Amino acid sequence: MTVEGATGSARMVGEERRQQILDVAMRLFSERGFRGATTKEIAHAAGVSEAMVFRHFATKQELYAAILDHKVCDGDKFDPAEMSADAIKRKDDRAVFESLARGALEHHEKDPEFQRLLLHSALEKHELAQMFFDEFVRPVYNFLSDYIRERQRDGAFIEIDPAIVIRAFIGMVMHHSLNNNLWDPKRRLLNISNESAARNFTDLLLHGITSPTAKANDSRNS
Amino acid sequence: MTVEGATGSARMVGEERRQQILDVAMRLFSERGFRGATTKEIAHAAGVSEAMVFRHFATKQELYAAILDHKVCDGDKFDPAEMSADAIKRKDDRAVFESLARGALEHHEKDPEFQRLLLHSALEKHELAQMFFDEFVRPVYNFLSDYIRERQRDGAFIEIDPAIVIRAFIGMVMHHSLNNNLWDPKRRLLNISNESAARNFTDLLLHGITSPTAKANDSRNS
DNA sequence: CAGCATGGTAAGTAAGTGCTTACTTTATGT
DNA sequence: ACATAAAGTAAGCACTTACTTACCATGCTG
Repeated sequence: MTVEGATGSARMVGEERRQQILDVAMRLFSERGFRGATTKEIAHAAGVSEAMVFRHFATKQELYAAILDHKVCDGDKFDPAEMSADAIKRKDDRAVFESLARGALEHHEKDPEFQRLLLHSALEKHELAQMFFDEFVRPVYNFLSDYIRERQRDGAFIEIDPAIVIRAFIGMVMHHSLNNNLWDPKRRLLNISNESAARNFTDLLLHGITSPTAKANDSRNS
Repeated sequence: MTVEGATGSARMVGEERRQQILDVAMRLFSERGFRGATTKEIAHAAGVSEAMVFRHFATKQELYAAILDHKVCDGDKFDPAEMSADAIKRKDDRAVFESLARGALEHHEKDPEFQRLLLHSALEKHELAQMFFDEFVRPVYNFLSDYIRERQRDGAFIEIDPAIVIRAFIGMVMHHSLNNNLWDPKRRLLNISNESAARNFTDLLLHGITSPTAKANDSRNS
């Protein structure tokens, strides 16, 4: 009677089943998107009838929202500001950027559903994608922006719009995750550990790739 | 009798109507994805009955494939290798990377459908997303890889896996496009021209953000 | 043990979905 | 002028979709 890989078809108390449906739905939504994952599939994968899904969530939209909400608001969200707090106090540029990159890379590796879910919701123009952007991405820009400006006043960083630096750095990191999770999961183009990636991206940002000797002959900046 | 904004409801010769359906479908697929765009909508938006869609394309899949195929294979695809050919001969690093970035940014700005279409197809694990990756992204990696290795032999670039450099640079550019097209179309976090973005990303890659004076005190590399 | 709240289901419904069929209109070459 | 092929349509087919309804079953408590 038990359905394939369903973790439980035995009777559960409400909150338990609700969470299980949520977990299963999370997986399916991330794989197939909102329209692609049907309520029937979700129910079946959870080992219950479709009606149970609608007992716990009035509509499919509500289930979807509950998932995004859960992922965005709860979840072991790595808080960059907190994570690299002491690196910032020590003004250890390398540690600030590297810990940030490593945190993000590890988070996306451990939970690749998250990135897919987010992309799907952004493509579908779901409001919660915007919410994620406002409540999670913006703060990172603000907090990193402050740090960069401070280091510019210290004379440690060149004069450049901090937002550009942040866009570039987050670009390296997110694009790398996107490659690993979406385009090149076999890592055929580039196969390196998260540590190595974080270190190299940080190096690139802080030093660039032009060699010191060549740079001495280049009088373009400053 | 004419349907809303449909560009033509007058009778057309086959190839003409086929192309129009393709254009319309392209727009709808990029907006809603494969599952989200219905054949009825596509037909209606093209100002014809649904049956006409299926006269020109046997199945919805075939229509979808025709579009991706058209976008990936035909289309004014900017060929990076060709575009920056003389910059490479001159070994003008700045020009090589900057022209590449500008080309990509302008391409994505002029045709934002493309990026959405590609993302949708990648999320849906459509084979043509993989095809695009193999036939378009890989060559860029290969050709840039060669150039970087050459410049490393020249002593102009530091010793680093070229693939990492490319991943980082493409990351900056693609992530910036993604922000402009998907996450932050209002450009609230960063609002700069393509030229400025290309120049700054290239600067960052070649020079980094650490100031020259601070760099003199840093003995980590070389 | 009666009563009843709760976890659960089978079997619907109306509104789509991709796709087909049987048919009508229109241009065009001989 | 008129046969013919191609452009076009209305209406449906078989199936799926999100969502409902009406009904069981199981435990727990007075």
